Amino acid sequence: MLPERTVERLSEYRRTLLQSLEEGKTHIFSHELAALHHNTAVQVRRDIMFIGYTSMQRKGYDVRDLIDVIGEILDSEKGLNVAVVGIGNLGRAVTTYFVGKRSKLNIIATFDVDHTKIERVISGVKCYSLSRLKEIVESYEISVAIMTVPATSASEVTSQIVDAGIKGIMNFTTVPLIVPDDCYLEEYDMITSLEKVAYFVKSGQS
Amino acid sequence: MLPERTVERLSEYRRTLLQSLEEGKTHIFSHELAALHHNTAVQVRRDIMFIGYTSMQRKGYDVRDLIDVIGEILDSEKGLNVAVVGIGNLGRAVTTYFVGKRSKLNIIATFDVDHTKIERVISGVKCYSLSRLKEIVESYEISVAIMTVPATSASEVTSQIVDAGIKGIMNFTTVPLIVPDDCYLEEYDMITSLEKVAYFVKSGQS
DNA sequence: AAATTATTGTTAAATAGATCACAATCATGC
DNA sequence: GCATGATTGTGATCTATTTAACAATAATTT
Ligand SMILES: NC(=O)c1ccc[n+]([C@@H]2O[C@H](COP(=O)([O-])OP(=O)(O)OC[C@H]3O[C@@H](n4cnc5c(N)ncnc54)[C@H](O)[C@@H]3O)[C@@H](O)[C@H]2O)c1
Ligand SMILES: NC(=O)c1ccc[n+]([C@@H]2O[C@H](COP(=O)([O-])OP(=O)(O)OC[C@H]3O[C@@H](n4cnc5c(N)ncnc54)[C@H](O)[C@@H]3O)[C@@H](O)[C@H]2O)c1
Repeated sequence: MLPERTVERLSEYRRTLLQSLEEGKTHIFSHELAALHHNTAVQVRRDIMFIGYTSMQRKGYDVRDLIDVIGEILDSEKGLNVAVVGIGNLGRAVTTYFVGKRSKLNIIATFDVDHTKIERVISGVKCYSLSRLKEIVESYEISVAIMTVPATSASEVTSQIVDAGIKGIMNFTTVPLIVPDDCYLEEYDMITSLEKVAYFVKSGQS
Repeated sequence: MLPERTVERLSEYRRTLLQSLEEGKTHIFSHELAALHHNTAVQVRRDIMFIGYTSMQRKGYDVRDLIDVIGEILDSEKGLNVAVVGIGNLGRAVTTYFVGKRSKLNIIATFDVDHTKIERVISGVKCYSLSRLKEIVESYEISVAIMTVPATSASEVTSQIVDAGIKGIMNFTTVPLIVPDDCYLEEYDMITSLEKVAYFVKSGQS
């Protein structure tokens, strides 16, 4: 079980490493990764220590190997199936964005209540009626949901999602959701993040 | 100077408090706020202690007062001026979303390089040519930028933003940005957050 | 091939953040 | 108006996370 912050940073490192690989870099030093991520070389080495990877001494980390090792930690073998619930403006933008990436996170269904959307393919993914949630979640073994329904229906839809067996939720709505302990919830609120930026700008701290 | 996590939570509390106010609630207990935010009553009290607010004992916190006190901490007097750089799909969605909220964060300009957008009003906000960045940032006293340009131009645009005098950046692109120490940077990456959810779902931890 | 240098991996120390424990407070019921 | 019980505010403690320090290592220079 890795520290939450380490998990976040590993994901960020991988993103950078993939880019480095494209640029033809085969090795990278801890201080290089650190500089690209606003943290320190020690922090990078510590994070990498957690996942038990050891580098070529004095040549830095092998980029390709490190990507693989991070993958073994973060990704599930078969990948992880994800559903988008509420395929409006934000839902579509997010879906398009994810479908464009080749990753182990597969958005394989979207759900809505709007009859003009149901049974259509939107942003490359099929949209189902919310009433079929449980059925589809079970048959496709979906374990994570992205919540992009209007605030007014967020709480109600959440209960249905939890009932359907979803084990992780990324919540884009402004409503704090209530979920049982065995469901991991990530509140993903732009306003909170922007207000944090505002606060630290105001206080003159980096 | 408040702990980073406390700043985040205060923003979240305020969101909830505003909703409670609408529902006609005048007072709220620490354990009620905690239940809505997946944390503990002690944590809530500690956070509120940081900002020096004291409640009506035994009646809970006065919702309206607490909103105001959080506002004094998080908001600047005159509010804070924000620019959106790159007004494509995501930029428009985000701008529409923020403009809808009444808050002290004012999106007062957007920037793009696409001539079909420049000098138009998009999502309720005027779009300027990127070449006028410095001029507009200075005259409107903009201090925070939301980065929603394509990954390919992110680094280059960032230097321009920093030169223009921006002191805080919220980065939606997949490229880790490099900024000087006196500029606060928030990497706001959906993939990182979703991978974190995936990891904790996989490890079976809430 | 010995000395120098840059870099890692890891133990130990420091800092930041969360929780415990409990005295102080005060609305409410008696 | 006194006892009761719920709730707060906070010092002390505990846990998580970051940073410092440095020996070990191996490429590079001499
Ligand atoms: N637009 C943004 O940039 C942005 C940013 C942050 C958060 N948000 C939040 O994300 C949510 C969605 O925003 P949006 O701009 O996409 O709104 P939207 O109205 O465009 O989309 C909402 C979608 O949800 C569907 N829907 C409604 N009730 C439903 C239900 N019970 N079950 C399933 N689907 C249902 C609607 O048919 C619609 O397709 C909102 O809560 C909003 O506050 C939006
Ligand atoms: N769509 C999403 O849900 C999503 C999610 C996460 C991150 N992102 C990231 O956000 C960024 C934007 O995504 P999008 O879907 O809105 O793309 P988009 O192509 O729709 O929008 C990009 C906009 O930036 C403008 N632009 C290009 N070069 C510019 C420059 N040098 N200066 C100013 N403006 C410039 C373009 O004219 C366009 O209007 C991308 O980096 C993407 O990876 C998108």
